[in-house]
Amino acid sequence: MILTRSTRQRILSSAYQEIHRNGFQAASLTTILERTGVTKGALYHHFPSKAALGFAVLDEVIKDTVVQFWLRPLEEYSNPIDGLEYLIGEAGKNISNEDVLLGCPLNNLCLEMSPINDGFRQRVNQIYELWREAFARALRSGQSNGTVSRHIDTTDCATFIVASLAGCRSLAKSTQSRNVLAACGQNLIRYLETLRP
Amino acid sequence: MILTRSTRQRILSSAYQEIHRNGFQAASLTTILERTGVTKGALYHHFPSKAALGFAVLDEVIKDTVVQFWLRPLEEYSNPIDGLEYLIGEAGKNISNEDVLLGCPLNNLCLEMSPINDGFRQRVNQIYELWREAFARALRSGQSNGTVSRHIDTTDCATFIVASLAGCRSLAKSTQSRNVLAACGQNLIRYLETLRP
DNA sequence: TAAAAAACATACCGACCAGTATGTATTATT
DNA sequence: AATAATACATACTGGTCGGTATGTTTTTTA
Repeated sequence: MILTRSTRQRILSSAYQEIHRNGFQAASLTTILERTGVTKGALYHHFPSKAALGFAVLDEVIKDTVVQFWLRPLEEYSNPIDGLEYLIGEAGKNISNEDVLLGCPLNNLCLEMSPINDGFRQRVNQIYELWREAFARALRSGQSNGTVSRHIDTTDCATFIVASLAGCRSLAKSTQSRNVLAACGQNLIRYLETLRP
Repeated sequence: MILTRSTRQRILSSAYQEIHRNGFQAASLTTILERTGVTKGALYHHFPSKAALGFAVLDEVIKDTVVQFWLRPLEEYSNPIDGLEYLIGEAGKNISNEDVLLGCPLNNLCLEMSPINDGFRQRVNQIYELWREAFARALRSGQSNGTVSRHIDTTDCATFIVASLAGCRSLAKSTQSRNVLAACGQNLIRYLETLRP
């Protein structure tokens, strides 16, 4: 009975932390390895390059987090506006101090890597699209059951909600303040209220 | 009569471009110098370190841009909501293709540098505070002359508006799309409408 | 149990980078 | 005109980094 995760998983989670703290380019493979006890030979056995490691962090760590904390919970709500408002409140409560300081890992990678590596940009954008489409789907289903106004463009609204969430975390990161995060969340909720019928 | 800008100014504007494209850490001093014809001796005569150059780009280039495109124009409006909605529309129209791809230079530096260099974080945050306070001031003055609802927290609203602007540029950067920028802007305007009396 | 493949481990390399040491023009000052 | 200070220019350095070459151990397969 083995409790240790696979070497690959340990590299991934250490890489996620290092990238979250330092960004992808400044992330040091040596540091990632030091914090796992894994050697460079093992790393390059599992990943052909540093970029491939970054891609795997996006596809296997960051994407899963978004799905787990936002997309799946929202599916439970028949009223998507109630759902979103609840999830925004929860996100503000549950976020760790460190994660306030480090910001949104997806947006961090988006801003750092999009202009200089199209592989990163496409993977980041794919996750953002997943996010936006899930919100848009929820809003459409809300339109069907009468909990969301029929006069809104669900795609554009979903995009704006995701954008605002990213922006709120940016301001919270700059100010190093949960209060700013909460204040931003409250005003995003104010916007959401305009989407009711 | 000399038309060439000072060496210091040429370094600053080349550094701004390089940092906007590559981020601060990945910005290469050699590249900055190659694009100006200036040598390393001159660079280190004007700036004691790479960090000091980055600080100067924030304090002397990026801050001025924010003041010029957002803060000063808004002062012309007695109705801040009208003013903001107009400026959001203008921003979407006037932004260059390259600037859509590169995103907001202030937010780029915020996300990259805040957790790893407190000097950067403080300077970025100082500009964000300038921005938020100018918006808050405009909203308060709107409350005084009856163009803005008295039931809102002007500080929190201003913070949310700045956050959303940053987030909109993030999504536009990820999708490489002006349309996304415009759609986000339209929904930010939808939020602004809730602030009228 | 022998062979083959997967999973590591170690030592090293070339490239790039910020920063410096040391020089020389150029301009300002007295 | 002599001096001093500012404004550059060139060559170099130490350190870090991603990546590789080569070897060994462990597991799987036949």
